[in-house]
Amino acid sequence: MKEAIHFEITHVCKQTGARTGILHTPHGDVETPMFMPVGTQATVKFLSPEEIKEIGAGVILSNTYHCWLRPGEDVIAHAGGLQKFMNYNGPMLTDSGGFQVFSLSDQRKILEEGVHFKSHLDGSPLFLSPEKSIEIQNKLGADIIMCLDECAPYPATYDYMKNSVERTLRWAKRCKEAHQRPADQALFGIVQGGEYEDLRALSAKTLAEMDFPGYSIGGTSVGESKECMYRMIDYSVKYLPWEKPRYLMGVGSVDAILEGILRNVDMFDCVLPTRIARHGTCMTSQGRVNIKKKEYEMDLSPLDPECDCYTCRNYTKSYLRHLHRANEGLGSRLLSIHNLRFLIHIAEEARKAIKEDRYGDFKDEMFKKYNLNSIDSRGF
RNA sequence: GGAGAGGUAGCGAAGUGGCUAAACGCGGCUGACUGUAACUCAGUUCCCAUCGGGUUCGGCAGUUCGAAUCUGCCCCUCUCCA
Repeated sequence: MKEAIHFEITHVCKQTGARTGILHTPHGDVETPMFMPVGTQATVKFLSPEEIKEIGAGVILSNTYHCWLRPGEDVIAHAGGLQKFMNYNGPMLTDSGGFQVFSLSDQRKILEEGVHFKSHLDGSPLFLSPEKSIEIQNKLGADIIMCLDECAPYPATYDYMKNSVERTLRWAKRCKEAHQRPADQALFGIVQGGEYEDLRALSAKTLAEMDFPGYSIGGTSVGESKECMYRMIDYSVKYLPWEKPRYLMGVGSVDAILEGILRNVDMFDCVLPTRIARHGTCMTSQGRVNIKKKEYEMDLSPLDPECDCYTCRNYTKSYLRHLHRANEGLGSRLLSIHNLRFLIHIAEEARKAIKEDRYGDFKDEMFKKYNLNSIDSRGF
């Protein structure tokens, strides 16, 4: 049967075993490892599709739960799918609503059949089952879609996690069976299991046997230490088929991305760069810069002298500070462009280093440059 | 010159006898943010200090057990009329 996507591994770093690849999708080819901007409700907040393209983004995300509530999947289907609806002519991925099981945990109840939510918009009762999530995602039409999972909290007891993982595996099976458009949309399984190695192994092995076109690693970045996150990745990747793409969900700090790439993760997404941009924090070659600070009032230099983004080519810190303080949308937009470009550029540099068989050196240089280490969790 | 209003922390502005080192907003400083209920949230912002202490509400002098709050005088600002 024709698969929606095809993953081609193009190089394996002789120094570290890290890999580069090309993900062929119905909306174009993208190189991996890559960082994917998040556009929850069919928009990467404040950015136009042209701007998203210009920063070098390959895939962008959207979200099942949010698009379901507003504008509604039928509205998007009527427009011809997410890409046409939002005028983004590139690959897209939709999350299943599994993260909302975590983030909206105080207004939902998990049952075997699915998840009952109380709408965060108007309080109305909602029911999201694996089948419903897939049905919505079929209508949204992204190139890659996700199984409905429970992104479990951290810490969680072994018994809680075992119960959760087993249910998520049953849901994965139901998602696969419900999927109507496998030739157009690749359905990824999501490895869960928290910090427990045997549960991660159970999850990864079971999903691998089900033969998905790609695999996500979920349940990370939920409050655990970096060291714990890296173990979760190790426990998961170990049991996944080498030739399929791996996607570490919700991870977007520089150190974690670099560690993930070392562990053969191919795809990353995170709201961090866009959220902190809106809050005035910038990821730069000089470390984090808080544009609110008075010391930038008269600073006519670019945000990051090493950056090639639209913002850094055209605007001063003084102006960016003004925009942010004045609560002008252009400030959020320019800082979001920069932060996304920063992470996408890191991924580009990582790919280059892998192809030149020096990823280990590259990672060490980056950790040194940003004063990071593999154990501690502050991160960047 | 006459009539009126007012002077509170970096700024604006509450408070009008004890619960007030003084609400609130802005500004300042810290910090957080990871498959987005987040252009958000938390802390801090007179001085010194670990408890705690020391100076404040235009100035000076009073009343009172106690004053930013009441009284007198003085200084300054604004509005209107000459």
